[in-house]
Amino acid sequence: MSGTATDDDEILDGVYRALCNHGYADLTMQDIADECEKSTSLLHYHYDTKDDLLVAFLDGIITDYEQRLAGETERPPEQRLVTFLARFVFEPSEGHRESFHLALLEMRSQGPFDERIRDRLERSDTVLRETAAEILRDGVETGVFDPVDPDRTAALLVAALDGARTRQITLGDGQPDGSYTRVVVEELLAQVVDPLLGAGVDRPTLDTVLGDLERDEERS
Amino acid sequence: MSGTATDDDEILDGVYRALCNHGYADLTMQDIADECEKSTSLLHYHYDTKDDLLVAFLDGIITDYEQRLAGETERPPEQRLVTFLARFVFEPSEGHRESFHLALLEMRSQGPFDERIRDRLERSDTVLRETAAEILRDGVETGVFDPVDPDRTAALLVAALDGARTRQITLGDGQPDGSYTRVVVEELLAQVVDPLLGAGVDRPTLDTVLGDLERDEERS
Amino acid sequence: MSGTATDDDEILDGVYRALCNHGYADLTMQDIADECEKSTSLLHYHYDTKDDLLVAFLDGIITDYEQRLAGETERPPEQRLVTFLARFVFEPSEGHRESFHLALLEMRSQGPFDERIRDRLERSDTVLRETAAEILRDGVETGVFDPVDPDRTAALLVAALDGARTRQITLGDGQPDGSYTRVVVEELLAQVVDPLLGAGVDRPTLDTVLGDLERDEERS
Amino acid sequence: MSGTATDDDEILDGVYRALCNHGYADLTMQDIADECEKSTSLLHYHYDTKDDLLVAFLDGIITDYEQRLAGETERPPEQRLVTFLARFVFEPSEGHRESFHLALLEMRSQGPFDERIRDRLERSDTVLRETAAEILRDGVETGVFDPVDPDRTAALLVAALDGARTRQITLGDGQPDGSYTRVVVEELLAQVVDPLLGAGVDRPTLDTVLGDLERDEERS
DNA sequence: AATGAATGAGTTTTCATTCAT
DNA sequence: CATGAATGAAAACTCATTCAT
Repeated sequence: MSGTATDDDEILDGVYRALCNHGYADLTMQDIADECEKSTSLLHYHYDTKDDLLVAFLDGIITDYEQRLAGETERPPEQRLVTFLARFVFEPSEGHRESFHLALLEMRSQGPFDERIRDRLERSDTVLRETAAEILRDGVETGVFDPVDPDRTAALLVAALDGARTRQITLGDGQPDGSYTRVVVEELLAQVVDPLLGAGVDRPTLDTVLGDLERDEERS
Repeated sequence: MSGTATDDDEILDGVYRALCNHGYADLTMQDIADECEKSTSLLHYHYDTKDDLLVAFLDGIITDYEQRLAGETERPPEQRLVTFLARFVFEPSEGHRESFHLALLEMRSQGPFDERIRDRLERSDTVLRETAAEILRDGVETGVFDPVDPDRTAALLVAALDGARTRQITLGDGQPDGSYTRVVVEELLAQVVDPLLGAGVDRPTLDTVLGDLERDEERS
Repeated sequence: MSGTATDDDEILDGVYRALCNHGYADLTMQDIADECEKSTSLLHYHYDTKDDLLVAFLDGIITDYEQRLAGETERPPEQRLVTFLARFVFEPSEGHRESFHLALLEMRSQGPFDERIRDRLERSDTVLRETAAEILRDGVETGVFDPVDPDRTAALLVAALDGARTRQITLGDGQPDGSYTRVVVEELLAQVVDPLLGAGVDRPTLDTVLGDLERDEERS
Repeated sequence: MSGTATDDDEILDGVYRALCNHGYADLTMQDIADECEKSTSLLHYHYDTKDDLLVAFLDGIITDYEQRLAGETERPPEQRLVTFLARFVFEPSEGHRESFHLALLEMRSQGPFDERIRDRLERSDTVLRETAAEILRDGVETGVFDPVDPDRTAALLVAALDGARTRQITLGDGQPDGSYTRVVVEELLAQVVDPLLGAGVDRPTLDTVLGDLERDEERS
């Protein structure tokens, strides 16, 4: 089912760009073929059906995402938590990243009608939510955070982050001071995270962490 | 372009049901026609294009929504705020309402590609966010709430509500203790709203308000 | 099948205008209804089918035409012949008359596929050709014209007139000196009619006759 | 947009036959597909829209026609003129050719409503008229023809030929002695061309030329 | 490995016509 | 008389998919 790694990658890149430019509902195999400058026949040679291709695309981006979340277990909880939140901040000007989230959102709305898509989305969600809960649990256990229900607080955080992203994507930037995602993350830090910090615990500022993330990205 | 109110309503009801059963991406005029037991020709007789019909549908539900939000300005802010939050709570079992929100979500993801849809969504969003900000501003002015930036807190609340709804819709009910929306609203009340309340101010419980809302709905 | 004379007339006028504005191939009942500001239902009330309506329209204009051709039998053949030719001259600027001939042409091209239309067109053609032949026969018998075969010469005249009209309608006015119809009629007079005139016979000039026709039209 | 010459040709042949059998006004993509035994999808694969296909068809036949008109410049003017006229003669029995001219006539009546069709028709007309004028000009210069205005006489000839063809097509064969086109061409030769011939110039007879044309056609 | 040709099933849309009022 | 509502049949066009090469 999969040919040269390069070929597949070019095709999945095509899916990405096509999704950004046309949206899920209007996405055709031809759109994808155009974006990667191949023929639709070739797409079918690599992936039996359109659905297969879309699922493979989802798998790809989700795996990417999981890999980025992992491997940070050594740092202190309060730092990991801020990083977790900071990852969701993006500027409306970053048309690139915005489109990507939009593509994901569209696939999400398709989940209920496509079992295989739904499976991937659920896995992705589980990872996300458990990562947050895990950080909180860690913090509570080590006394960095006041005792809270990690699952419920994780639910709140993830919901707010997700909602902020969705709104910023679908509604554009109507915010006066900064992007929607930034405002929400700042408020989450001030109104939810800070009251949680144990006595004498200091968390890194959002800007510090954002700077770190940016530097990491540039290196890869 | 619009005939009897009743006629149009039957058609828009058909759109509603068709959206719930098929989703936006796969919605055909035939699906809608089937749901309202009319011919596709008739749909085109009343609405020139599919897009026209969908836009009319959006207009309808948004107007409905706005009317429901209005007319509550007399009650005290803390009560209005809880009601505002409570409106977003629903159980996964309510397949009906869930499907509807899903359909809306799909239309939202279509926004960036359809100007007319985008316009409606933006108007709807503005109303929602300003309603929340308005309640908060009221409360701050009357001393019911501690001084906060109403716009930023409204952004947080709306994002969390929206995200909770989206996740509950797209991911099904994986929650151990109650629906995702309920968990998030409860946490918002506990972690965001309660710290906001001025000394001596009591807010109604979520269950009380949910009961009230249910009673209201049954009456109409 | 026919209501008030006035109603029918308004409808047939609508057919005329619709035909001019949309062409036969794209003509819809709605186009006609729009032009006469009535409903399509009313059209069907007066004429059972679209075809019926079109046939009635053809009948109307053909009858008009025949009436104009008749009643000139008393004048001398050479005068009648020039008048016959002159009737075909029109300026490209007369958008009105041009459209009308176009409408007729379109119905003509539909003849082979519609028996009832074909019948009308054939009757109209017979009248036209026999009128020309009759004039020529008259002239030959009275010695005004040299002996020619009236039928064959009539065929030539009618073909040239018809062709000129068609070309002027469908191709617009690319002619350097005057309209296409005028050029052809002038050449017919010079190259076909004049060599036919018996010794000492004078025919009226084209301009004289055109002036007469114009005056006649204004009176009605 | 164009594949193998053969493929496209089969489709354009289908257009030809479909036009003959159904006429322009009632022509559907399905009709064309049936005639060339392909699917409508394939037609759309090769030509984006019905209009594109029709325009390509027009382009094809006009180019054919132009090529046939060219390459005869070496022969003497009186012979070329008779050939020019003879090309318009056809028998009503040739249902085939008749239908084709009918189809063309229908497209002509569509010209005023379709810019791209109009463009092609105008080009075709220009070629035709200038070919006739060119022959006449040649003959006048070399003394084969008496001095006449080549443009005006060309207009007369073309109009008569066109009209004859149109009438024969749309009205069927009501002629007693031979086809309408033959009668008109014969009369044009006798009444217009012969008086034009310089002293001592002989022109070929119509039958001779018709025989030649027929032989040419069989060879290809 | 890659493509152009080909298609069937389906989609939106059009339109003459009918019918209840 | 006159109309708006309603529809069935058919139109152009789309698109995922297949297949020969």
